[in-house]
Amino acid sequence: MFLRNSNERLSASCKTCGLRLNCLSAGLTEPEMDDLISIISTTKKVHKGDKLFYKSSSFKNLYVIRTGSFKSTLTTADGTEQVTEFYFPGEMLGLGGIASGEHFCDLSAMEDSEVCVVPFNDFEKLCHRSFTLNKNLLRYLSAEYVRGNKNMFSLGSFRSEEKIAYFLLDMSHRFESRGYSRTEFILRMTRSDIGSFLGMKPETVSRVLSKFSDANLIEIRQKRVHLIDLKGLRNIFSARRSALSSL
Amino acid sequence: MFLRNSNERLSASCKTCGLRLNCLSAGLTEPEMDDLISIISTTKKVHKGDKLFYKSSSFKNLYVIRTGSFKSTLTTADGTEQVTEFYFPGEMLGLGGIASGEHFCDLSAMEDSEVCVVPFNDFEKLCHRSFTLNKNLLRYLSAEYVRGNKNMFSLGSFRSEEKIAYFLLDMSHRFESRGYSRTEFILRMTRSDIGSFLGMKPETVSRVLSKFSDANLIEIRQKRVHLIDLKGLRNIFSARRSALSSL
DNA sequence: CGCGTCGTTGATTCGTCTCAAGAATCGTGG
DNA sequence: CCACGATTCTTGAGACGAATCAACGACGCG
Repeated sequence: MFLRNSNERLSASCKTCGLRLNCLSAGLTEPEMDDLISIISTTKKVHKGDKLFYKSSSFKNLYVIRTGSFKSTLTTADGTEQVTEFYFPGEMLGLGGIASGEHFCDLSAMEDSEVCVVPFNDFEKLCHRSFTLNKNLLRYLSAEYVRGNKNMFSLGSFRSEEKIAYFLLDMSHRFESRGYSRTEFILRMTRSDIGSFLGMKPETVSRVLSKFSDANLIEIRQKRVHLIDLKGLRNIFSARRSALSSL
Repeated sequence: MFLRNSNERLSASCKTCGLRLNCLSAGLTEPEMDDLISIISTTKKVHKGDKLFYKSSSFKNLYVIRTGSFKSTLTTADGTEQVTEFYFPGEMLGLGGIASGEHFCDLSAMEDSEVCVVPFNDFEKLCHRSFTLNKNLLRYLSAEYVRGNKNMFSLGSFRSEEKIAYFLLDMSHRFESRGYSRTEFILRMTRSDIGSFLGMKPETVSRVLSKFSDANLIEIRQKRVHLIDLKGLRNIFSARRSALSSL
């Protein structure tokens, strides 16, 4: 429940970090890049299950994941949580806080993780000086907004088999775009988390995964997934789904 | 299916327009405000049922609704559409296009409507000059992102009565914040649209509304709604829901 | 005024949740 | 390193909620 603040210098590691911070740094001049690196001076380690920030806590920093993975959740009074998104290395956390100055969700680590801390005040000033950086931030936020809308489609229009197929293919896509295998990966989140994210119960998640396994679409041992038949998974979205081609 | 482009000058109307463009103009100096007005030189009328823009069409402008109302939809190959959001006067349209340079959804008018056209290139340059304007845009986009996440909660965690109660209270809130009655308003969208947005079938929407009417929570005649018992509607979210206090 | 879309209501089916028990795995401390 | 308890995962049987199919009524537009 407590965060360790390691003041390790990032040295020049940002330049070689290879993370999708690329999204933000794309097209920056050398001096702009140096400015950006100069404000990202600390990292934070977050242990599995601990939270990077809480709903209603004040928004001061954005974060970029260096290692590990996170989930964002909205929690009700009785402790029921709804997962609204999963996050992986290179992705930014905390963007929802810009709106009101406080975080609107909890952000928990699904494994021992480390993030780069980006003080938002400094970052915003930098954006004002760098047209490119500003553009990159806007684009990133807009892309997150679009991603949310596509999730809404899944939640509102898919039945459970479609949801799971969609989810697996989305994960596959995200791992691939990050340089990992698109057919073999580890689902860090629990069945409950997957279910919560997709709007179904963990038992149903389990049943659908078993069914896919029986149908030789996937192999699954606990959190370790092997997608055997990508085409078959895509077919789960019957022809009519094909418009959501982005997966 | 065709858009009329009226080159009416907006004159000084922006200043007195009273719309939630306030969100964007809040805190601007006089000269900044004048600059903003100067780039918003045209309006567009969109007839009921027509589209302001299409998925995959190129993103060139943002729009602000002057009058009327819109829905954004993602459409599948077979013509099934999922409504992802409803929009009312003062709200901005097209923000999802910033990410990729093309629109990711269709935007249809639910009644005869009129929007202000904001050329994004000009707007972006203006943002670069005005720290305040830039901040306002970022905040607005972030707020839209948060709104989307809350909708995901509704889609994923609520049962149909809760969804409808949530929806009615959200509409109430939005009308009120715009200076209209929070207890009596007209739902411009069809039952199908409501259902699509909430992830349920139109028949179910109708049934739930009838049930609420029988329970004296609301009065409803077609699209005309009268919320009689706001507290009762809130109670539909059983105690455990109370964390989503924002409604 | 008539036609088409939209809305309501009913009967039935189907999918997912619920409740429950057992198995597998993880984490922890001895 | 093993043993233990606590989670997590899987699987089953039954209940419940929402979808489906169908018919009719009410508006709204031309």
